[in-house]
Amino acid sequence: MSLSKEIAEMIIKMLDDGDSTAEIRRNDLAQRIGCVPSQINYVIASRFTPEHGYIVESHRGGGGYIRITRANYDLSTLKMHLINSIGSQVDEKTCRANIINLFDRGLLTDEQARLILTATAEKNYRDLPEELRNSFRAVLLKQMLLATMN
Amino acid sequence: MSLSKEIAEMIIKMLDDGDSTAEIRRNDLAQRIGCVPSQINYVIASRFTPEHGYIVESHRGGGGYIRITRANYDLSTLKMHLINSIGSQVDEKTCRANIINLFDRGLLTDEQARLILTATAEKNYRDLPEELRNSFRAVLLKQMLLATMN
DNA sequence: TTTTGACTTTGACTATCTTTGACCTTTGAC
DNA sequence: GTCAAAGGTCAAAGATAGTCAAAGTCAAAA
Repeated sequence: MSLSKEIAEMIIKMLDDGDSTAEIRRNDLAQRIGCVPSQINYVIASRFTPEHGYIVESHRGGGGYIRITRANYDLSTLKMHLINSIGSQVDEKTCRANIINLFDRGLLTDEQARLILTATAEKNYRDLPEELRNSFRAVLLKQMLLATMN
Repeated sequence: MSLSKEIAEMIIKMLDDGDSTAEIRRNDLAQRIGCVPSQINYVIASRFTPEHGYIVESHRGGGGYIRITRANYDLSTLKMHLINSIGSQVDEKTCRANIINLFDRGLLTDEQARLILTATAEKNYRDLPEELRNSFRAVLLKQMLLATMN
């Protein structure tokens, strides 16, 4: 089995054991497994992305760590599904429709919906080059929806 | 756990116990914890800043002390003030500090803070030209904070 | 069989946070 | 005024994690 898969499985096991959260020390883990530390980054970047339903936080310096959390989406498969279906580009109209849809189904609170609408509103994007707007909107929409998953 | 975190937790505990105020003697605390005295300064400088909602006073000489107080301002005034003080450019660090500040003071819910943090996170801005990031972040931050005022 | 492209592995270099210690400044006691 | 007792500053060293690009692997396509 490839190194990366091994590492990924280790992390998943930790997530299953610990309460949907795994906190690792990058150098330790690398040493235990016998790989360079940056390999851990690679695994996280390729398999524990927000698109895959994970939230990753980290801290450098003494006492540093990498914390991986599984977004809890048993109750909101639909939401997760929607997040996954967001392409790399979203125009404002589609974006609005999705947000309102989620809100109507009770998957977003009033508060959340309002903030996401604000963050993706075309009028706030005036200073951005046109060709970047829809892709940037897609990034934000995804990330913000993920941020509502815990 | 790192030294710094330990110290920070100690201080927070003192704040919770004592009436939102902790008065410490730098050398004593350092000795109790087993670190150099200046470590205390470091912790205060990095975690108990005004941005985090704390006021720090100190006094040298015999009977010296460091007093840390959790600030308690008028709430929505503070929020409005903060919104107004956002310039046309905000770097990620300052932005984060402000959001966390507002959250710590109960002016943003957990949910709101998380969404705004997400929408202004540098890592989501990778596709934007550098020179636009801070100004765009300022636009979003302001608009989103305003969206929480109703 | 050869080529191509996606995925992996590595390691040099970078960024950030923490810890430490030498030296500085302020203040109260005498 | 002098001096000991605080606390303050700063820069170097230490401890982590992040980034990126080059090289390797392997299987599918041509």
